[in-house]
Amino acid sequence: MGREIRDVLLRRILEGKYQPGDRLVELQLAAEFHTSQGPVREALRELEALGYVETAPHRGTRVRAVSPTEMRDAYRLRALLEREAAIAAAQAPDPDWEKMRGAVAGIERAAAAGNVRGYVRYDEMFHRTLVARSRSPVLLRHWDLLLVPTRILVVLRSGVVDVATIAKEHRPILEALERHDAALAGQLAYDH
Amino acid sequence: MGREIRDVLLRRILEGKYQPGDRLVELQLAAEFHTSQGPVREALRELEALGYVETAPHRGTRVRAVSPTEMRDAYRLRALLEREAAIAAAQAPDPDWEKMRGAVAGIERAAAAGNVRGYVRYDEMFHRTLVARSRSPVLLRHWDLLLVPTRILVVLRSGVVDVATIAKEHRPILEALERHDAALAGQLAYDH
DNA sequence: GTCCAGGCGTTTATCGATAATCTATAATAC
DNA sequence: GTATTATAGATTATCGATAAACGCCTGGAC
Repeated sequence: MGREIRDVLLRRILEGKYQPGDRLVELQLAAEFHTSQGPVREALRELEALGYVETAPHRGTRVRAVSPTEMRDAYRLRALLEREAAIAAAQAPDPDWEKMRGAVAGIERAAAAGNVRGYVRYDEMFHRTLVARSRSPVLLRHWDLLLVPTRILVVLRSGVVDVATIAKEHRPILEALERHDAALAGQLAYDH
Repeated sequence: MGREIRDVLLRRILEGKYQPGDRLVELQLAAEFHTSQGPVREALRELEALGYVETAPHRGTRVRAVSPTEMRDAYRLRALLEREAAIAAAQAPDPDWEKMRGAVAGIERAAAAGNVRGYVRYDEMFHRTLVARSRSPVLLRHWDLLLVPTRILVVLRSGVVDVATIAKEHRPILEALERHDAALAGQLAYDH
């Protein structure tokens, strides 16, 4: 049950249903999930360790606010990680690009249709799969942690940045990977 | 209390008092800390989210084992982070290198005396302060997370790698930082 | 009108007990 | 003799209740 609560709360935070600063009251959530305080507390502690919420002793838990500076730093680090992952993935002996091909197709389809929500989903799939193909659980773990501050911005800025433009950048990355061109793949992933 | 339990357990893991694979039984720990199961569970959940232990439902919690591959990946990522941090730190407008000077002095003193334990302490201070001087909480957070798999190796290999040799590499990094030579500082930090 | 003390409701932190589940051992069937 | 099924012990997961801490609000002093 505790795992389930954590996942539901996480989804709500990522979807923006809980806004930064919103309080998460333990007994309220316990009532909602038809459970007791304990499992809710554990879920909140996990979210805290993952950086999604902040807890002050005796003062409760709130959704963490992410500053623009932190957002920028997170994006920079993410670019670093993906460059590293792309280089490693391009050198993999038995590559499997099927899933990434599907993601690229989904990205281009969603971008053409102006479907922002779909685009975000496939974009995340593309990038996470790229990192996973590096075969480094360490990289993947840190990439997952970064999703925290970056994802929100994607949603907020969806009108500012042109989706059609960045959508086109994905296929070249995949093609470089398929050609085992580590240097180019890393470069493209970083610039993207 | 929960916070205290977590810190004690963490220290024991880092010091090797709990070895990888060791079980952490909730009621045993509760008895030891003169508390109930709840706080112990919360502490364990936090450690799990931080990557120090693994929990399987109804099967308990164990100290996580870190594979050599993971260790290598972690070191690689750490080098990346420190290069990035060094570049950012070298460009800081109001630098404060006092603490790092102290760390370098401590490193050289400990290395000369063959004091491995002291060396590890000052080395950690040097590197963590370097990352902190980047003024990026994101970098610092991820660096802190990496300490998990890297620290153990330092202890294990203390006889393999020559302490005196790597001890000498710290001062040039600091000097490059003080000269605001971002490129060199980043390069040195990465190679180190 | 402003400031401080104390009471009150809300929420967190912890407790002790119970239910559910797993592991290892023992018993039974074939 | 091996495999399958009970049983027992240990441990986790959850519950409901209580204690402790916090923040707000009221009332009185000045």
